Amino acid sequence: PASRTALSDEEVTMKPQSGVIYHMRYELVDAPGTFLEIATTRPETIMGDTGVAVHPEDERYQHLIGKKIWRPFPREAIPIVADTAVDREFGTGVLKVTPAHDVTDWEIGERTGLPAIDVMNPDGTINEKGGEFAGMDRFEARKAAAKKLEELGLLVERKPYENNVGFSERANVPIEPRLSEQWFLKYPKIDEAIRAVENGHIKIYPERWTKTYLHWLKNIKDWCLSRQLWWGHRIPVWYRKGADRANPENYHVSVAGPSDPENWEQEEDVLDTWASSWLWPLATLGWPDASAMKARGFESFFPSSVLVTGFDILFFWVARMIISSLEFAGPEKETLSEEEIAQRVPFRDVYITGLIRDIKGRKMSKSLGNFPDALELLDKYGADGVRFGLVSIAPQGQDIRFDEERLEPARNFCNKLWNVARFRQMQGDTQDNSSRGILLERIDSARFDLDDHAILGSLASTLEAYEKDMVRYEVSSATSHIYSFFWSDFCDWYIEVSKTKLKDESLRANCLAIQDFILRELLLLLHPFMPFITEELFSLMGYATEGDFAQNHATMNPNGLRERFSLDGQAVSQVALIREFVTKVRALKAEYKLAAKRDVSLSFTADSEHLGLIESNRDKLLSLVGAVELVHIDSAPDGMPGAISALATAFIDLSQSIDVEAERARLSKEEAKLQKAVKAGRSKLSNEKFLNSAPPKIVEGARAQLAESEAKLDEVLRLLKSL
RNA sequence: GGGCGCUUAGCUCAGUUGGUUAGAGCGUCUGGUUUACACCCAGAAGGUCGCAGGUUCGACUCCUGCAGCGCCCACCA
Repeated sequence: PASRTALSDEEVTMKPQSGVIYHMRYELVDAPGTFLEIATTRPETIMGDTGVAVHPEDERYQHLIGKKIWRPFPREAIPIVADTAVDREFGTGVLKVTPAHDVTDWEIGERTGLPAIDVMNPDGTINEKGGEFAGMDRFEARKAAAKKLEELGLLVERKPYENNVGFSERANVPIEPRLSEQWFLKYPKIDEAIRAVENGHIKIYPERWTKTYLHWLKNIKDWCLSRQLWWGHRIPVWYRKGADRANPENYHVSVAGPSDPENWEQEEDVLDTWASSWLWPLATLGWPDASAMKARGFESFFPSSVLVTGFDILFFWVARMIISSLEFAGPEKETLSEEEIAQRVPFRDVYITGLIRDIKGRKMSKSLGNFPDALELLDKYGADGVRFGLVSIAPQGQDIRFDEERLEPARNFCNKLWNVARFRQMQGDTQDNSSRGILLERIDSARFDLDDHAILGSLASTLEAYEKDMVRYEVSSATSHIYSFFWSDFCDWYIEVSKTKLKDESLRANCLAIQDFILRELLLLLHPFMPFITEELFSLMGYATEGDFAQNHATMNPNGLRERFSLDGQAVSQVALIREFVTKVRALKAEYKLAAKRDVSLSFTADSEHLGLIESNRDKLLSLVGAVELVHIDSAPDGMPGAISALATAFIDLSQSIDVEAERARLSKEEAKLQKAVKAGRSKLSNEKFLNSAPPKIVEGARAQLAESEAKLDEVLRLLKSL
């Protein structure tokens, strides 16, 4: 009653309401003094009751079917009918039937021939049919009617009761079912809309929404299009002046209108707003005007590749756009072939995003005020920080609880990006960065060391992972690949090892060229997520020539990259060995409170295979670990604390005496871990079935794993013994 | 009533066809004026992957049941 308009099923939200259920009794006409008990939540509609219904197979009441019963006010004999819609378990199993004010009751009335008496005005007050209650609001009348029942001695009891009441989504008031004349649309192309998704002409991401979509379509009812609002597209229906509107011969339906408009009057009601929106894919491309369609590129842009939206409008909008396009994006046809469906769908993919909720998991809403101030967020985290942050915390299709603190890593990322560019600029030696081709020319792969191979190799893998994620709309996964490549591989490792290489004139230019190249690819990868900073840096770093922008460029093909420099496929794992070695040595230093000392002396044992790897990276290792010497020795010294890694065992020459107990504790902990790994590995590898059934790659991996664990365990045991 | 999702480290969450030692950020603890960055660096601690079964050589991952939380659909008045 608040909006005084009709609406569609989709606009109804069911809400649990605590109210009262009234048990009352109606007297049988044939048997005065005998009553039938009836439960209702809506006594104010008693005046509109035109019958009482029971289940046809309900033994309690079967003998009463066809008899009459007294409606208390206005007092009138009404029939007892049978209908399977009645739930025998509910209440007393007897239902009062008010066809004018309840959908189920209307249907029962239709089936059993009960008339409808509308007892309400459009504003929800009781009308003159409601007798003594006329003029009262429906809720006021409810109490008054209950009181009246009580006075008549017909009220058995009042019970507190919670039931689901349909609310208008827009006006947020209980909907009043009412008889009225409205225009409905019998949806066309429902079968085609089902096939479009079932047969993959349209793919929905995440896939589970497919089920929801299909369920809706398979249970679809006619669409109530009329709205009694002043805002909207007027319904394109004309009635012959002065003629009977109920007679279809007196209608004219068309967009253009009748040729003799003076004899017609147009419908006053307007269309449901979604009946305009459902034409969006077509109307935006000039439809239905052929020349406008041509001008707007209908041929090229229809269907579009992806529609990104929220699940809350999957029915309202998405499904209906599909239906309208199947109907209108081509010549009029009763049914469509698979090929025609493929041509007429409005988009190929539908990406359903999650909802951003507040920290307590509630939907953000104006009434709750539980949403952040966007301008404040931009101020605190930057436009790029907010964008990159939101994208990175939103896994595919999953709702997210928004906590503004979750944007911090993204803001820090932006800062880091800015700083690494600054580091590069502080190196000077600015050379020609103006195109990828020129950059590639500056890089001489003959001078590559292990780290150069590794960083370019992991750039190639990152490019691959990014591509793979993006085509599947795994956008946040794509950002996390960039994040870890940039932060962990590039900044924490490559830039750090660069600091040693940059001192070497024979390596310096090449190293800088590689940095320039990687930074350029990174900016391109990041550009969709952080357009401002990347565009700025693209220009500052000299990647853009006058009038050119990052957005005009694509990243390099990963295989092209590998081939161009004949990248060493082993480099990434070898650098991983070196990184483990460095971490273990640093940890050992920290253990002995030497973390800040940069002049320790190290010795190490290693097998011949790994010896070369250490020797050729000696300078970098010294710098990364904070040592002045790194001497290879043949056998482990006694009583010296050692850092065990797959690459080597390193020993710190301590001038101080070591804490034997602490060292024993540390090594024992390590030992326990390794014992467990060794035990697991051995039992797995001695299992025939595992060896026979597992893929060779897995078995191979398990062997290597075990070998490494065993080697480390030997080291640990030896060190323990030597203490 | 039907359907869907979630339950993994103190917190917020990743974990892509079952496979090597389950990850990240934040938080915590220790240390830090090294050629950018303290919005930083180095190191560490922290998990019976909700519970109970099952399938399998192997389960966070697959199946069944249960529990808790959330959502969607539905004509119990």
